[in-house]
Amino acid sequence: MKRTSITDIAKATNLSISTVSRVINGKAREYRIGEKSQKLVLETAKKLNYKPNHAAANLRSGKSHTIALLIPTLDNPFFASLASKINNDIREEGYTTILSESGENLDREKEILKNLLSRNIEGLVMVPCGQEFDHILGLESKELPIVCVDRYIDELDLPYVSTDNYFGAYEATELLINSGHRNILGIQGELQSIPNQQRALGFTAALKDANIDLVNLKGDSFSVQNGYLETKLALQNPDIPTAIFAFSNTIALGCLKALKEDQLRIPEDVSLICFDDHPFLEFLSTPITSVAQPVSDIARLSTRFLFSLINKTPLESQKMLFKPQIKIRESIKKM
Amino acid sequence: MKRTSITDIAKATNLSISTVSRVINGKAREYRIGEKSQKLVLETAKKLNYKPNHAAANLRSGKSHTIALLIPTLDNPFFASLASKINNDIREEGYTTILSESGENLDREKEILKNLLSRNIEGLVMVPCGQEFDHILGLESKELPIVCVDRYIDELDLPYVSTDNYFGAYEATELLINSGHRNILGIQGELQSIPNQQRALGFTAALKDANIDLVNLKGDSFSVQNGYLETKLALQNPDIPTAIFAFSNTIALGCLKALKEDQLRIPEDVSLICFDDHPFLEFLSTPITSVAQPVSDIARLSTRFLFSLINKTPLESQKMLFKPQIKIRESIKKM
DNA sequence: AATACTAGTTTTTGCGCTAAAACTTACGGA
DNA sequence: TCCGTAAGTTTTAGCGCAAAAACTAGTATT
Repeated sequence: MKRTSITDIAKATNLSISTVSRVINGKAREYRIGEKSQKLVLETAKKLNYKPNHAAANLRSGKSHTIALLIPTLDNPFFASLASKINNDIREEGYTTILSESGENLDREKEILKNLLSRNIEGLVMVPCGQEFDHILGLESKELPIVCVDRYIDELDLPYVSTDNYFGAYEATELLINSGHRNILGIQGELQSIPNQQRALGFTAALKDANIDLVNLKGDSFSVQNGYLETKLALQNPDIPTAIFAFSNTIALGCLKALKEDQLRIPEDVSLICFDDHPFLEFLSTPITSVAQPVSDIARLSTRFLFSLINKTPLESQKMLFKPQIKIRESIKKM
Repeated sequence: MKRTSITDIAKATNLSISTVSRVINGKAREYRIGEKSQKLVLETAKKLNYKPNHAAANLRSGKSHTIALLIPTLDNPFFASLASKINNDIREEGYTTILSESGENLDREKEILKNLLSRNIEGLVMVPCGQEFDHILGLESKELPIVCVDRYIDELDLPYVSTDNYFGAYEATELLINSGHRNILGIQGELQSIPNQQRALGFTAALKDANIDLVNLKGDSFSVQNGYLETKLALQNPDIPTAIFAFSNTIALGCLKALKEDQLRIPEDVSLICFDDHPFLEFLSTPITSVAQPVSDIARLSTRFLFSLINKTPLESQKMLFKPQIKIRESIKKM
């Protein structure tokens, strides 16, 4: 049984397909369709169980009403939370979300982007996974509204929304230093990502400003694995760090694991602070002090930027860095 | 500057659009397109920066290569993890994912489904948020491959993949009982959802089998709020439960909060067990014993079911309940 | 020499829809 | 009477593509 089209409705109602199309798209007013005709069309559509064919409308009008959301992975609670909020904003604006995860894999990101463009997406909210950008620029950039969230690409001058990662890392490190720590291990995430770089910069700047020469920065991924491994390694050194700054809560989870295995207590043996808050942090055996990103603000503003671009209303600004908030808990020992 | 179409390539190469279309879709072999023509088409496509128009192909062929994933919310880590894995499977099969969150709101679920159908999705993986199903059946059901994950709808006889929630809840409750608990508070989630109902059933069955008359089952949502509220209320009673069974880790988080506020210790004052494992549970002040669902297995099998339906290969079975695994930790006191 | 086959290609059609332009009727005013 | 205008509607065209059918040489087979 073939699906009913507006042509079928036109035939059934003895009206033209234009009229039917207009009524169904809520343009009846605009085109002064008579009350009777409107009612007739709507009733017939319901009776014939009409469902619009989005592909046809898209082909004809060039509008897909689709926005792509490209993030590294939903497995990271920060991104999951971000994705959830952004997805909701998108839905509320009447658009549909295509969700893609790059898995921190540039080739996959490229492949995904190629696919997305063939789907005529009208906007893109992305957390780029690298610093390469040919695949972004080369394609449509000037045509396609793009907003970067969390991470961005230096050379590209795209609108972006993120946390002031430098500030957050500086404050976090300072907190450790002010508590008397001198031997601090920083465990970082994806090296090419700007937030990581900014955190690394903030970390080293704080150390330098405190005249601490030892800059111990290790690691290369926002994964539990990475946190575990680097902590394990650090614990084998003769000179065990008195504090660890984990650049994400996933990394912190790895630290926790390693520390527990080696039966080191927080903060008695090792102090810990991490980037990204998480509801569970408060209830850990030692509640962990964290640098909380304002996820809701970030999500909200990024969609606002995006829809400004789409609707061609001027952007109030191009870039925004929110200040993070440090949640002081009990994982830092006063030396 | 107009986007190049296969017609442009046809003109530029002096070949017909059919030939071009075939080469671009990798059907050159099948249609015996000459080597020279193939190369020419591919080169010209690249030179003209050709990007396929998915909407046109979809309109003509009826294939959207799109699968919808409908879940309650990414804010629940169980669903986030599930979504991530399913999304990856979908991508690996060459399809694109539309992500929708119902927010446990039936009206929104209906609205979303309507939208999805107009987009000619070729498959649907859903965690339905209620027991209503007119909007599911009424629409295409027999045409559209649908797989239910985690939750399902009793009357609908759709393929589904989930955990044996009854078993998990029974075992969890039994564990509490065997540790000497008699006054157990169950805090449940969404009442209409089958997993919740099964957990409730398992909970009460275990109590009954142990000849415990007191069935104390409260709550109505898989939210932190709900866990917090019900625990708070329970603590006001003269007869405080000796153990709490939280039907999700989000609920457990609420319990944790309430317990901490009232300065009750786990497990000394109150024992706790919860459904759904989480990496952090192991590192809590008292590591929480949990009923772990095999998320990867569930995700994998659900996509396998889906693609069996799509590719019309026979399903090995319609329904599957995986056994959960209890992760024994330290949150249950021997009475 | 007629036939059959193979390789390589073209022609045609129309999917369902929307945008643009054009048309019709009725009515009120100059 | 003629015209302008508003209200309500139709006609036409074509977006880009893929499926179906058909066509053309050239080569092999009988």
